[in-house]
Order: sequence, then C-alpha cells, then structure tokens
Amino acid sequence: MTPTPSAEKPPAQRAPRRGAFVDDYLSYLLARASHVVYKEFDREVRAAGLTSLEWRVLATLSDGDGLTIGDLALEVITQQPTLTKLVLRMEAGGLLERRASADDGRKTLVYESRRGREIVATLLAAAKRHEAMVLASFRPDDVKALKNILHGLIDRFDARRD
Amino acid sequence: MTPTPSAEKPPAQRAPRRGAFVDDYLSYLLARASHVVYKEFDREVRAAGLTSLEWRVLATLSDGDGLTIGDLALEVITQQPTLTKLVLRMEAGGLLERRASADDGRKTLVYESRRGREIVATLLAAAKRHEAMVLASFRPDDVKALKNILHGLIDRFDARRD
DNA sequence: GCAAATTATATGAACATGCATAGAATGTCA
DNA sequence: TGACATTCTATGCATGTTCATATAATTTGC
Repeated sequence: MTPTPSAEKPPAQRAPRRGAFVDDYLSYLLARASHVVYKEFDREVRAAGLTSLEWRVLATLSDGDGLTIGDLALEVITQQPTLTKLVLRMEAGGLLERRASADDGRKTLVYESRRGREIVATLLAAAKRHEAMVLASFRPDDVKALKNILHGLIDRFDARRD
Repeated sequence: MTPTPSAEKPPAQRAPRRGAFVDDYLSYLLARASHVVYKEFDREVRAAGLTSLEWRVLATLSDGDGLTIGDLALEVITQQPTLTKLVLRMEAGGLLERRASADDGRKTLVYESRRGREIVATLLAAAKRHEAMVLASFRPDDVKALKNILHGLIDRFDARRD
C-alpha cells in the first residue's frame, strides 16, 4: 500500500497534487480558496504592522464598533479567551479602546481608537482593490453566484457558536 | 463617530450583524463559510482524538503518502516548522511514519501507519456523509458552480507558497 | 572537484492559543 | 428578598505556533 521510498517524482513546477478525496472535498476547497485569496493581501496587513487576526478585528469594528468581547470573538472567528488577550494587547498598542458597558457590568465593549481607524481605513481601501484584482478575471455572474452560495452556507450553518 | 456606550441593542437571537464592509468581502465570506462548514464535522474529528490539523494531514496523505515535509505543509496550509513538530508528535503517537528519502538526503518522507489509515478511513467516510448533508439543501447546479469557482480561485492564485 | 549558493528539515526561544475555570454581574423564581 | 443558575470576561497553565536560524544535503559555476 505504501509506495517505495524512492518512488518520488516531483512534477516539474509543483503542480497541485490531484488526490481522490481532497480535491473535491468542499471543506478543503473552501479552506484553500480562503487561504490563497487572503495570502497576497496578508503582505499588506503585515506591512501595516498587524497580524491577520488584528486586521479582522479592526475591519469588523469598522462596520460599527462597541461590540462585546463575545460578539467580536464570533465575528472574527476566534475564541473568547484569545480575543480577550488580543484586545488587551491591541489596547496597549493604541489600536483599540475598551469601555465597560453602562447597562451590563459584565460586558466589555470594544472601540477603535483614532489610530486604529486610520490604519484600518488604509487597509480597507487596499482590501477593496485587492478583491477587485482577485475577481477581475471572473465573470460577474460567477462572482455573484459565488457570494450568494457562500452567504447561503453561512446563513444555514452559522450558529455563531465556536 | 463612536456610538455612546449605552447604545447596545443586541438583536433578539444573535442575528448576524450586517456590516457595510465585511458582509460582502470575499475573503471574509470564504473564511466564514469555511469555518461554519467545518465546525460541525470538527466534533467527529475531536471524538476520534485528532486536532483539525492532524485530520488534514491524514486526509491529505490518504490521497497518496510519501510526501515531503515541505510539500505536506503546503497541502495542509501550515508552516514547515509547525508541521515538522506535528509530524514528530504524530509519529510518536503511532499515526505516521517518517522515512528518509533514498535519493535526497535532505528530505523526510511522511507515510501513514496502519493505525493512521484505520482512523482516517473512518473519518473519510464520515466526512463524505457530512458533506452530503451540508450540500443536501442546495441545487446540484449551484454546488457544481461553487466548486468550479473555488477551483478557479485556487488554480489562479495558489502558488503553494506560504 | 571544490567553494559558494541553494534547498530541506530541524530546533530554540519568544509568543500566542486553547482549555478549564475563576471571578463578577445579572437573571430567575420561590 | 435571597438563594441558585446563568452569562460574560479574565486568567493560569499547558500546549502549539512562529520567527529566526542552525544543520545537513544537494546543486551550480568555475
């Protein structure tokens, strides 16, 4: 069942391996597509001095801040303890502000600082350019179809509970 | 620009926030779709005693083992040092075998052990069932379109270089 | 055939993450 | 109201990941 050790034959220029399972498995396709699409843009994120999770936090808050730690954790697809610690670091770094909720003492609300907003504004513009570039070679109908189905998957299965 | 701290009004049952940017941003849609689709299946992976990365390693190798550390790292979307250490742990746990390449002394080739193959066989079957369940409520044409576009994205942008 | 450059994996130290749980505030119900 | 359950965030510790680099093998150019 196992090939002989010497049987490797790397295809000339790293052509993707075509496997029976992986290459048609939705979960893999989504993960890899997500990765390849993000990867280039990640360079700009790093150049701005952010990690990918920090970028997701700021981008999410740019759509409206004042989220609780818990809600924000669900939005950025990470766990609450991880986000608590990240938010503390980002606050220390001047990217965010934390404020206690007025009507529920358990909640910590997260806001962008001025500096956070400046940095994310630059990246948001870059992100839009990058997305346009990525999608440029696809037919608009296909792009629309892709986003529709992704929304469909998300709406049906996203209980927003890690 | 920042809402007043007391302005929170959590929608009744955690309806996804509809933000201007995030909700139409391809990278977010892909990441979230990837996450929600995988999340349920993750329970079965954990029940089998594996982490998600371990599952990806075994599933990838099930399509043909004897990959080098580097190639496998690209396939499973992680970095080489992470994979080196994971493979060592998995070898110690009896899931994998490492063999030196006969024709290139720098390479370490990774193979599934008998036990690794047994575990992954069970999970592969479960994964197929899970995928069928996830896609059951979508029109076959849409599913085909989704996979086609994902493949398109991957083929165009995946240089398989982290 | 040798030195230099390149490629592949391993490793060490710093850092981040995950799990379990503690701590604090609120909600529930008798 | 007062006990108990629930919700939300923070924290400690173990574990995993990352970054830079070391080590080893191969390839290249002279």
